[in-house]
Amino acid sequence: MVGIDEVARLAGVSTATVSRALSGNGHVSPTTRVKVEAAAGELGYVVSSSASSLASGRMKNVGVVVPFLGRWYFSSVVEGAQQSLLRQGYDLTLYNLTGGGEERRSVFEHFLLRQRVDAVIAISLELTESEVARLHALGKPLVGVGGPIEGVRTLTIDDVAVARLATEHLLALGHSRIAHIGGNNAFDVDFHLPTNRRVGYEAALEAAGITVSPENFQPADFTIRGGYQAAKQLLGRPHDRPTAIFAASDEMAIGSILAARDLGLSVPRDVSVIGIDDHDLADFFGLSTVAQFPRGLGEKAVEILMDQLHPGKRDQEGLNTPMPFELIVRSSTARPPE
Amino acid sequence: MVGIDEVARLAGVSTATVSRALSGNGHVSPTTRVKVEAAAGELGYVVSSSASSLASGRMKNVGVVVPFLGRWYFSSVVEGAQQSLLRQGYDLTLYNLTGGGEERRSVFEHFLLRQRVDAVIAISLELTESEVARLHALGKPLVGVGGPIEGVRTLTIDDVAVARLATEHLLALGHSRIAHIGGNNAFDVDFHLPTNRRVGYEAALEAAGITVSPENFQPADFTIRGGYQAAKQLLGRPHDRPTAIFAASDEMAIGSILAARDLGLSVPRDVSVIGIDDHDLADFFGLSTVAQFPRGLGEKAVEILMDQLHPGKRDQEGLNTPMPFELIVRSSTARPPE
DNA sequence: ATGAAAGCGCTAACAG
DNA sequence: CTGTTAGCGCTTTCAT
Repeated sequence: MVGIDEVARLAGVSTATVSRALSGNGHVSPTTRVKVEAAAGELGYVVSSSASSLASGRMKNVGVVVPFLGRWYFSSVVEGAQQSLLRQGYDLTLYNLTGGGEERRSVFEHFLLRQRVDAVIAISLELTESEVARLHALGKPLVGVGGPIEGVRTLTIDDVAVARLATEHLLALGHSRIAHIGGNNAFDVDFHLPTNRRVGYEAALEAAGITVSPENFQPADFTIRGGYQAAKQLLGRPHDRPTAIFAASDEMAIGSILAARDLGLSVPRDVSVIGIDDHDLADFFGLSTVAQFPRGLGEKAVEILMDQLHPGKRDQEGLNTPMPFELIVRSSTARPPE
Repeated sequence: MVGIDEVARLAGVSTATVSRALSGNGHVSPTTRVKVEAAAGELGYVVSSSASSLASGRMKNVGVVVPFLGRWYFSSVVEGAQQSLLRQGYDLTLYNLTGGGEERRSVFEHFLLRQRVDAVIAISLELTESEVARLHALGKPLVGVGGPIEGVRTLTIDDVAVARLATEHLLALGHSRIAHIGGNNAFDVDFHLPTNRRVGYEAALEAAGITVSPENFQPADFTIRGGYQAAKQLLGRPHDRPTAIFAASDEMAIGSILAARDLGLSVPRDVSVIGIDDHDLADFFGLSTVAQFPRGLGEKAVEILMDQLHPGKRDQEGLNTPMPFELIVRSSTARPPE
């Protein structure tokens, strides 16, 4: 391993100058900067991150905590964050909590505390007070993606508004028997996302003067299979079959489309379907949906952290930054049958 | 931040003893170990990873390089690796190369070299000689998942055998007009996986005395949409329509099932479909497939690295470890129509 | 703009 | 089994 002193010797300057030239901290004349860079390149020098971190207190690394990795939404947020971080020279240390409770504890009580990360991004996790307190005590910037957390900088989508937008699209097409496939309680722990979406759905119906009927609601687990089963219930009714389904995720919406087909119903002629996400598969299934841009969430989260880590730029858009969403109409929604 | 010396003072021992007690390296009497642990717990002490790394040369961190994250296979391998690493007290630093060439260069020439990781796992990446050389020069253990790499410890699935197994299943059911949806050239760069699967398919046919016909092959891009389009070609032919399709991935197989439906064909009555992966969705679609266990790959990769990092245990199963696969028969395959 | 030198917080010989 | 001590390789005042 070639060290900083060898570079200094080759360039004919002190190690301090090499450090300044390569890190960009402190002033170095253009001439020496070039000399140093040449020397470093020639020797294939790369700073030792541990030495650099120990001396400076900066890790050039951010921790990203996710509840799952296999789901499209999460991997997209991570991809977005990763790409932004790489460009800034930062590493991304991943903590996937799929395993369960014990894992979560060890991540928060041990891994995140050993001064390995400069900041952390928590995706769709409702952090406990003590988890937040630990991180704050270390002075580590923290941004939450996916829901408001007490006293934490967050990026959120207005789930109520998203659900209302989707429902209003159906309403505008002339539907009135609109069913909703929402999340079951297991998914309500973090940020009550299913609840919020249901609230938006109901608000839209009420604003249109339509009575919300409990039999037009089915809970599911956010998967294609779950959506399929829920839709079978909804569409299998002998009378008053809904003419439209609003599913709280694209995967459940796709399940609904498949269920409709299996019941001999045509989408969108007999039944319209709309989801939320703009999942990879949405386009293939011609699914109308409300897009939320997860890669953008990851990128924005990094941007906020960088502002906090290197202050001096503009800043503070308030504690909570609302993120954009957008109705995308494809071929799964149309006017209801006569 | 409480440091090791405060713990030492509280416990009434030297910092060296605290280090030994907490890290498990070196002998400490049970009594003092308990005292030290109590002191550390009371003060909420957690080692500074940079100081520890600088002094010891160990990072307790492994780098995982993936070409994509959104695909089921990759995120599953990463999940498996992550879980094993967490249990060993290791962090996982993720390098997602989705961005393209420039990103790959910076990861290999800069990120992986700054002494941040003890080892690296490369998933489905055909590393160049210089990439391997750089890592080896640092003395970093490296394991490749998904294909053999010159001089590198790897974990591979015998793609030829997997494809043969799938094809033989179809053959055993009595099919003879068996089409194959393989990968297009873009996917052949890393490990020639599409080629190998095609070779296995052709070998099985030939062994059964069936002539391989080029019109029974369609390339696609490993997605549901790609499989759908390819299957439409294959199944849309006026005569000699294949009675079975073997797709090189479950996603393409699912696309084939959807295509068959849209063409008014019933699966498996009119056409049988088999894939490779045992994707999350395979069960829902009743897809017969050859399972490869990606979480297991991730876990095994970590196991191998740990053996290399902490020698003394058993070891060396040869440079290349073949991984298991298994035929799973569901409802998408049956005897061909009369 | 550059150099000298004092650590950053911990680990690993080496003694005892 | 435990303490003493010398660094690990870099960054950062403080001078100049």
